[in-house]
Amino acid sequence: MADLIKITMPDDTEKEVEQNTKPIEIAESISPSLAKKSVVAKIDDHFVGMNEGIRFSGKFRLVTKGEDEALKVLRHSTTHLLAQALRRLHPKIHFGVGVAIANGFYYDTDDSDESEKQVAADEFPKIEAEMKKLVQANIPIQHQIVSRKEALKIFAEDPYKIALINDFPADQEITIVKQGDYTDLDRGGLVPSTGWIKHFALTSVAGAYWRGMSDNQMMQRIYGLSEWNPENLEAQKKALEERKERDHRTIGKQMELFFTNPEIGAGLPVWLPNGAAIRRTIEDYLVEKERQNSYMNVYTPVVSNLDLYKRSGHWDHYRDDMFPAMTADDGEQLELRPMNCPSHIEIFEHEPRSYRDLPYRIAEFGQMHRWEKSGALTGLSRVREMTLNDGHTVVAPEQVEPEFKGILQLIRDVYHDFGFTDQDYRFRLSYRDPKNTKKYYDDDAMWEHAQAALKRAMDDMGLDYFEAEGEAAFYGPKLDIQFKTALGNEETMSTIQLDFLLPERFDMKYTGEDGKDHRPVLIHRGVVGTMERFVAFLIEKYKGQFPTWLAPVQAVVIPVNYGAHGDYARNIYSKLMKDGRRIKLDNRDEKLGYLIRDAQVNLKTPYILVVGDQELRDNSVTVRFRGSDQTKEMKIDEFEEMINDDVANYSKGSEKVREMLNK
RNA sequence: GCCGACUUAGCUCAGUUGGCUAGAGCACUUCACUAGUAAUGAAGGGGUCGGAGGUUCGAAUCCUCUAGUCGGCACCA
Repeated sequence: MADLIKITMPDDTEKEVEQNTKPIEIAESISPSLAKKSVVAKIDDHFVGMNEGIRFSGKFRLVTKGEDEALKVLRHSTTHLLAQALRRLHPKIHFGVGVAIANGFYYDTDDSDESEKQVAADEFPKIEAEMKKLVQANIPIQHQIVSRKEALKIFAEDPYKIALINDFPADQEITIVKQGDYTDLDRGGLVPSTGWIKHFALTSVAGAYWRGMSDNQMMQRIYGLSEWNPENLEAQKKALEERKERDHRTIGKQMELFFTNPEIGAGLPVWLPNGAAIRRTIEDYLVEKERQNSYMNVYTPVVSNLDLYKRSGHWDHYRDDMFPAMTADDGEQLELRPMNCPSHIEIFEHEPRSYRDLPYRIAEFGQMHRWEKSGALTGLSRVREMTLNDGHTVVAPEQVEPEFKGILQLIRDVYHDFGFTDQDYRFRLSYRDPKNTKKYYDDDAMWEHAQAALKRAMDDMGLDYFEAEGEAAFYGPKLDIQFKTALGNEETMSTIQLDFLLPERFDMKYTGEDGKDHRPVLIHRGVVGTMERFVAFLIEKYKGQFPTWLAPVQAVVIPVNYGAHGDYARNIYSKLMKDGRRIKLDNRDEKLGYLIRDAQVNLKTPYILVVGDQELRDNSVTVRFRGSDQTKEMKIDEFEEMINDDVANYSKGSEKVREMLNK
C-alpha cells in the first residue's frame, strides 16, 4: 500500500492522499471544469505536471489558464516544442537555455556540428509546420528524476546541457522531461501534452552569447510568441507592427526631424530644422529651469588634454569606448570629451572656494563623443555624438542628502511639466557589484556609507525603488530613473550620482568655517539624459504628435487659393512668427483638402489655420485642431491668445482648446 | 565588437531560374482649374541598382571583400 502524504489546499483545508496521486485526479474530484483549465500544479514552490505523481506533502495549488504563471508555463512548453521540431529537422542541433520572456519565449541553438549554416529565419515556415505536426500528435510530457550519472549519459551528445549539469550543486536533484522522442533537461512547469500548445509563431532569430558572456561561443537565439487563443496571438503580431509606426526612426524620417548617413559617419545624427526646433525648445526650457534652481550655465571645450581624463580615471575605465586621442605636432595629446565632469571640476578649482559657496551648482548642454561599438548604434537612442544635459554640484559632506533631495525634486518638477506620471518610471538604486569590486573605486567604507545615504534619502522621501547591484559608476553609487518606453524597452532617463573619488583625484577642497581645508563631495546629475535619447523617447511617446509647446511647427497657415489669399496668409504667418510661434505657410498651389491632409498626416501639426475670402473680410482665421474635424472661425488676436496659453502651460490645457473649438 | 538578415529614384517598394534603353506609387517641377476642411487632372525631370573586386558572351540578380542599416547578444561613465 502506498504511503500517505498531506496536502494543504488553497483554502487551508488539509487533505490526505496517497503518495503519487496525480494533480489531475485532485482537480477532477473538485470539478471537471477546473480539471480542464488546470495547466500545471504546484506543491509549495515546486511544479508537478498534471499527470505526474505528487511526491511530497505541502501547499497544493493548481495553476489555471488566465493566470500569468500559466502563460509562462505555456511559453516555456513552446520552447520544448520548438526544440523537438528542430531536432527532427536538424538531428545534430544542440540547445542551450530556453525560457519564457515577457511577450513570448526563446531558445538558444547551435547547429554547427551539423552544417556551416545556423538556423535562419527563412526556415521558420518549415519549423512551424513541424511544430504543428507535433501538436496534432498530442505527445504526453512527462518528467523523471535521474541520477547525475544518468543525466550525463542521456545528454552525452549535448555539450551545453552537460555544462549545465556539471554546474548544478552536488545535492541538486536532476529532472529531465520526455516528450516523445525528445528529451530535455527541465525543472518542471510544463503543460501536460503538446496538444495544449496551439497558437504560436516564430518571430526572429538573433545571435546570443552562451551564458551571456562575450568570451563564449555565439549561439542562435530563436524568438517566438505563444498564446492560449488566436486573438491574443494576432494582437501580439499586430503590436509588433505598431511598434514600427511609433518607432522614432520611422517618424523621424516622415516628419523630417533628423538623419544619419555613412557620408557623415555612423552614429553621428544630423538634426534637421524640425528636429532642431524640438531640441532647442527643450534646451531653452531646461536651462531656464536650472537657472531657477541656482545652477550656473557654462560652456567647456569639446576636446581636452588627454591627461585630464587620465587623472579622472575615465581613460583607465573607458579607454575602449573613447575616440582615439589626437596627437598634435608638439606632442600634446587631445581627446574628444566623453564626459564633462573633469572640466566642471576645473571650473570649481579655478578659484579658492569657501563653505559659503556650497552647494556650488553648474550645468552644461555639451556634446560628448563616445566610441560606441558599431553593433550598438541605433537611431538617436545610441549614438557616437550626444548632447548631455549634465550638471554637477559640489557639496559639503553633510549637504549630500538635502542636495540629493533637491535634485530629485527638480527632476520631478520637469517630469510634471512634460506630463510624465509615476506610472511611466521607477527608481533604481544602483550599487557596485559586491562580487567584482575591482571594477570600482577601492574604498569599502565609502561605498557602504554612500549606498546607505542614498537609501536613507529615498526612504525619507517615501519613494519606492528597487536595488540593482553592479549598476553603479566606477566612482560611486547612483539613483537611476528608469522609464518604460512606448516600444516596451526600459531606459535610464535621469540619474543622480554620488562621487567621492573625483574630489580625491583632483584634490578638490573648500575652506570651512574653521579656516581649514575640507574635501567636498561631487554629485553628477542628468535630468533628461541626452537630448538624442530624450527626443527619441518623446517621438515614440507622442507618436510624433507633439504637444503644441514642443511641436516643430505649431500651426500651418493654408490659403484656400494661394493667388487670391496668399498675401493675407503671409501676413498672419509673419505676425505669429514675430510673436514667437513656429509657423509654416503652405504656399503650394494645391487644393485645400490636400494641404490639410499633408499637415495632419506628415507634419502632425496641432493647429491648421485656413484663410479664404471670408477670413480676409473678417480679419480672422478658421482654426482646426489636430485629431478633430471641428473648425471654428476666430479673430487673429483670439487665436493668438489661445495658442500662447497652450504653449505657456506646456499644453496641459489642450483639452480646453478642444472644447473651445467644439462650441 | 559578435551572430544573422537586409541595402534598387528624396520616401515606400516591384524586379521570375543572370538576357533587350531598370519599374510603380508618393514626393518634386511645369501647365490647367477662383479650388472651403484628410489626396483635382495632365505632362515632365530624377536611379546604373550601397561601394570595390571577381565569375560570365552578358550581373540589380552568382562569388569575395568592404560600408551602412535592421533584429538580438555583449557593452553603456
